[in-house]
Amino acid sequence: MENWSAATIRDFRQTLLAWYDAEGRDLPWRHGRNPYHTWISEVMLQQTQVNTVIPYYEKFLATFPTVVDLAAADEPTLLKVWQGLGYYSRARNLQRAAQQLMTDYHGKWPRTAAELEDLVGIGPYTASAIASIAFDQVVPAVDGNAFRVFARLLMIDADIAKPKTRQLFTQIIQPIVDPKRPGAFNQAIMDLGSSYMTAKNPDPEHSPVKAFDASYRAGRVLDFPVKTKKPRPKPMAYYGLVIHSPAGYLLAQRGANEMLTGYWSFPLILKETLRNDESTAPATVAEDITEIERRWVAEFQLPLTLTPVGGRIVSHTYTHQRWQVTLLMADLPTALPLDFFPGKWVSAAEIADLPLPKVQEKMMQQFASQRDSRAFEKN
DNA sequence: TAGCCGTGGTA
DNA sequence: TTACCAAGGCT
Repeated sequence: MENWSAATIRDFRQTLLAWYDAEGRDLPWRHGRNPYHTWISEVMLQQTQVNTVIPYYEKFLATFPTVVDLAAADEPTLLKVWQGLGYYSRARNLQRAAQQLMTDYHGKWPRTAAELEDLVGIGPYTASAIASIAFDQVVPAVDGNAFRVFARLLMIDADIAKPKTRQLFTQIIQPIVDPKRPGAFNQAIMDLGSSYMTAKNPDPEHSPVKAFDASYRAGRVLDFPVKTKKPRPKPMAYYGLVIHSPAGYLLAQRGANEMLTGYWSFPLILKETLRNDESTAPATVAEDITEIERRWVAEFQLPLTLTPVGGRIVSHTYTHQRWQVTLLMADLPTALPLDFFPGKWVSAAEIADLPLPKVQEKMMQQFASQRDSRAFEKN
């Protein structure tokens, strides 16, 4: 790999920041220097693209203008504001950290990356980003952009998928960060990583730091960064139960020990939990329906007559799981009391007021297209 | 350490 | 459709 001299480092800083001052993006969280604003934006931007974040950022700050408001937020409002942004533990952690700030720090922000890391949801990257942008601490913010940009500039061949590699990059970048403008430096690297030095279709030929790009000189831009790939999502077969009564549809809230915690969906049943013997022939849908009906009477005192909805199976892919949901429906003449079932009846018009994950929206769309295209309309 | 945790965009 | 990527953190 390359090793820059002090003169090259000075040159690089000057070139990078001149470009950033002229061409850097005008983003909502770059107005002013409010650590709360920086924090919210950085957490939203974790594994999420800028264009996706912008509307969520605006709505979040309008709903929770200060740390005090966030600390006191009610959970349904919080989850609803975050709906669709994904990685929902981020929202819960934001509130916990806001409460930490109020109780443990008396509402006063810690100003160093090391201290910021004590707040839940703030890891090494986010801590460094906040410390450099809001408090001028001279530390590199090592995110995917920094990995990619410096792996190419210096031809660093360490595997960025390995957690340990972060230390190496931090040590290499630390002396390059501009001590006068650390926040601008880190954000300039991110702008570089999302323009000329992208993962897929980079344009190193026209990059403002082309002269510093060793991988470009070597004609090996796409060889960096080195990153081992992750395993494919595991297929998971579910039944989704669309149970209707005069009181509305039956919705269940996701529990604390499962993904999508706190969000609402039609009851989901993992197909493989219906039979304890998988050595014999695979069950038919009719057999599974019989078993589900039997269990719902035994466990919830809810007599059902389920029928397949028809149409396509609802498919939804997460980072590590691929769900295939077969919809089954039941229409009950009366709204049975839910004394044993952890959920509630919700009228069609009010479902949209609940925090819903994407897979629930897909299930509603599929059901409506097969049964009643106006089923879940608001009015 | 490696697996878990969402969604939207792109080739 | 599939695969991979995008300003990571937690356990």
